[in-house]
Amino acid sequence: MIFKKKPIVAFPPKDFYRLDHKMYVATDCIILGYDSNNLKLLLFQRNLEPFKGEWSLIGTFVHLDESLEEASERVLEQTTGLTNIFMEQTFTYGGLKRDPGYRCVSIVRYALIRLDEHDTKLAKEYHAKWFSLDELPNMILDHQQMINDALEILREKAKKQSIGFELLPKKFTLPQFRRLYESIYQKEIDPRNFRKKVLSLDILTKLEEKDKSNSKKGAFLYTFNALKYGKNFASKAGLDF
Amino acid sequence: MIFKKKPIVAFPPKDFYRLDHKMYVATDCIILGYDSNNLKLLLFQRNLEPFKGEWSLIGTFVHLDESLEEASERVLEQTTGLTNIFMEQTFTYGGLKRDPGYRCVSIVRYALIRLDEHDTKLAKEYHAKWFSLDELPNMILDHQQMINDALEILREKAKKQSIGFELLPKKFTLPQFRRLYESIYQKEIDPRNFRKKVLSLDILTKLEEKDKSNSKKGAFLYTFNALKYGKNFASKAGLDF
DNA sequence: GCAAAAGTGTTAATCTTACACCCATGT
DNA sequence: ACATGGGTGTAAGATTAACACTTTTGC
Repeated sequence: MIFKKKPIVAFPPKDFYRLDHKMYVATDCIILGYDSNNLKLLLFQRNLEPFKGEWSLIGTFVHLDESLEEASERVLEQTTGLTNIFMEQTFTYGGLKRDPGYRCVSIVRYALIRLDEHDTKLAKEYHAKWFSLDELPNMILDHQQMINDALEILREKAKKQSIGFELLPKKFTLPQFRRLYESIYQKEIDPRNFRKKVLSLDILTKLEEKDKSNSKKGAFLYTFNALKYGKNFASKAGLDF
Repeated sequence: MIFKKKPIVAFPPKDFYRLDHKMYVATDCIILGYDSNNLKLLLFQRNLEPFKGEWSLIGTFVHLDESLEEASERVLEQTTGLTNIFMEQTFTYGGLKRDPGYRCVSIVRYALIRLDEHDTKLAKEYHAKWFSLDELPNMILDHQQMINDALEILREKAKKQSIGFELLPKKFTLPQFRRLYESIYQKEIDPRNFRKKVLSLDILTKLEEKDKSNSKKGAFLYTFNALKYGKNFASKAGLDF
């Protein structure tokens, strides 16, 4: 066993390329979407042992001929039909007993998708269901932990990066945008302060149209200005509330 | 190949536990210490092929009977003699071609150590050398990228968490503390503003002693107050400059 | 006595927070 | 006409940024 009892001066040690160190490498995918003023998560009900019938993130083994990114993008496309989606790595989970019976390391990435664009037929085929974050079912293994960690990273990201671009539909209202942030931070945000801060970032284009699905008066629709977006973020204060 | 051509409705797919997906899992260790007003990194010169003579982070394969954390702590102890050190995972690198000839995924963790406490004999045995961040040599594979990513995460952490506790000697001066932050952020920090902010966190104990190694007048030594430290961080503003 | 680093306070600017009323519309 | 959510402005408080001089001491 290398390095185990006393220092081995050789670097790398002689048994560096031992075959019996190989293990399973998986990737699990945290698919987040925003709908009805709630941040939602796509979970899958397993229809095979082990853990048949229980809820789980969807994952896959990483193939020898694909990168980690390709593996998780493959999962995302197979379950939502979407490609070219923002995804970001969170952590890698490799506890000795995280999976019973065999040793498996899992790299987690989360994806932010526009719910109105994904293929709902695929979700059905996979026995998948969207859950609000506050009513998640029990999940197998360490999947709840993976989700908690990812949400923490997402909250940090949301402070600096807007997030709305990835999660909101192309056209959206400011109240909608605000409720997205409320559901990410799990707290109320003053509407006036939110407006002020978002508009001061100068990343939105106001449209003529109104969306009246949420009120009689209707709220003006906006789009992200792709040019200003990105440019105007590094410098400014961000969206911390 | 699973999920490759068209969706497979079964979840998990039938070939979920195929053996030929196994691969090498390694961990690479970014060992950071602070000395002479510089943040430094411990690198190793390989004395075996491949890449003999080139500089590299130190890593190891993760054994089947140890967790990811245990593996990187094993490396850290073997090369510095230190245990119970702060370490944090950054990212996992799993590109198809990151290592020539065989497929290997590597989980990176960084460690913050007190340079005055580590075992320098071990470092010599391992052909290791401390480098200032601004004079790093060329490194093998994607190790430079790993370091860049880790430093970015470290900077974020430093804004909220002080970092000094892990990197400074038990007794230290405020100018020393400030220069640590200057070397992390790679910019000058106003001494008056730094003092004000650090002292307002109320995590330090001022000692009677002075350290005169850096000036004739001498600077008062401080220690971290372990009780207040930790408690006083969540609430307050942190150390962003 | 002088060079070199340590120590100390104030002010202006910016950002954050809290807060209350009118508007437009569908029913 | 009224209920509902959309839209707007201001003032107090907190935080950050900029800035210059005195102190101590080894040489």
